[in-house]
Amino acid sequence: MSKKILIVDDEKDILELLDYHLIKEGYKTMKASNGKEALKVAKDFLPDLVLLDLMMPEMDGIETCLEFRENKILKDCLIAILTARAEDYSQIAGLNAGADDYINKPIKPRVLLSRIKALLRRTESKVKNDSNVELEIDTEKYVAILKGEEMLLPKKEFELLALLFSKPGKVFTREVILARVWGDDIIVGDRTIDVHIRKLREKIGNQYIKTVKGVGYKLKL
Amino acid sequence: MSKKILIVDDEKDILELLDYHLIKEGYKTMKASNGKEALKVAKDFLPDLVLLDLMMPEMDGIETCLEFRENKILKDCLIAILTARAEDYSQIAGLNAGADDYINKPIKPRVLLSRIKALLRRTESKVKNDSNVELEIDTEKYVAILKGEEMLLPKKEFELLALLFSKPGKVFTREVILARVWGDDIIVGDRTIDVHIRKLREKIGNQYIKTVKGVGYKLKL
DNA sequence: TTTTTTATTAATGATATGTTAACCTTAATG
DNA sequence: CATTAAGGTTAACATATCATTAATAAAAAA
Repeated sequence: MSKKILIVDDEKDILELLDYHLIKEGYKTMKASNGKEALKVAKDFLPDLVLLDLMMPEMDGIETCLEFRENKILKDCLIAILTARAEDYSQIAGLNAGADDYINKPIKPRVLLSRIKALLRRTESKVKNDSNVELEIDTEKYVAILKGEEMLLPKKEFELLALLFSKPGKVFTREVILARVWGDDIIVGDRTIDVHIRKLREKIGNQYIKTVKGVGYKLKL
Repeated sequence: MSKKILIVDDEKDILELLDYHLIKEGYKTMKASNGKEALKVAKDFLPDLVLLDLMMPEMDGIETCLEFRENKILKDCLIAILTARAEDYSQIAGLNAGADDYINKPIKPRVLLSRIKALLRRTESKVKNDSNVELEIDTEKYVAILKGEEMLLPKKEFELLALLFSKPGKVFTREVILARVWGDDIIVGDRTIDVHIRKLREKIGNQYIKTVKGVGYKLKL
């Protein structure tokens, strides 16, 4: 599944240039020209990585970074600051604000792409094929594989399972589940998630999805 | 729990300098002066991060990096290449070899430490149950880990334990506990906290949560 | 001893979640 | 164009677990 990158810069030229290279490399992209916009777009787009310029009107990069980190849904997404500011203190400030990388402009596209690949590599689900794992998912084929048996799941059920699967053991709150599976704007009833959980449990067995009452759900492999 | 960093460089001076700064920052360190040695040391030391020079005798940085990535035990540890080689192709080669970061020398210690912190931040939730720490908590998973055994706790109990755990040894007054776990506005009876403490003790054993009569509770690890 | 604070237990109550079935959509099919 | 089927959502109700209280015991302090 191709990764999503949000590009944030107030210069149109740079936005377009980055966009061009990233799309060529197979990434899905969105653009924003300031911090405020970035946050708004990110809540829908849910990027895997944000390329963030520092000097912007409205809301600067550092502040934007901090706001991402404070947002329940966005706090885990990767942030790479991409800026012309080469000063040490600026780099320290950026990294301390929670950025995952600090990259100086100008930079050759190929080098930038390498860095991006390296960043994204780290978040790839590491729990792949641990042999004794009974449950796996295949995001390409949209199937869950339970004890070697492929199982075709409806969209929502699959996405819900895929989300839980993206970090086994981690508790996902209803809020986060709603945002990531249904989208930030869509409003659904209280029991919708439960019903999908119920159907998943029916199909894959009760032992995998654990309820953490008052908090959310998590996957136990 | 302090993170482990393996420093690999063929120049003794650099090795010592890095070591000094890292130890001052609270990291556990080991040193190696070439790739072969690095691999050997790493298999025992199991570092969280390797600072890797590129130009070394015996086995160069790229090759070392590749070998780390092929090793079953070491493949997930972070690798930051730290080198005087500033050429683009070298950076690309390094990152493609599986490095997580590529940092140019010379670099100010404070900047380097920031980058290291940013790198390690991502792996923080990883629970390593070595040594003498019998009790840990994982806020992401909402579990207490007692002697390696994960234990799923109800919300209030977990939050209470997490609070005590946030500063082991410190006494938390009932007032503070109420404010932080229940919230400022909610009013509950006198015995509510006791009961939760009781349940926690039942689950994790009596030796951890100490009562300081007239004052509050504290965690003794 | 008396008083105050905490421990313990069981019972109660609250509420988040589980469950089922019905009801919409939407897209495929005849 | 009507019909069907599947997925998705909702509503109503059941259940279970957790949180809280109340009553009593124990322990520490005064």
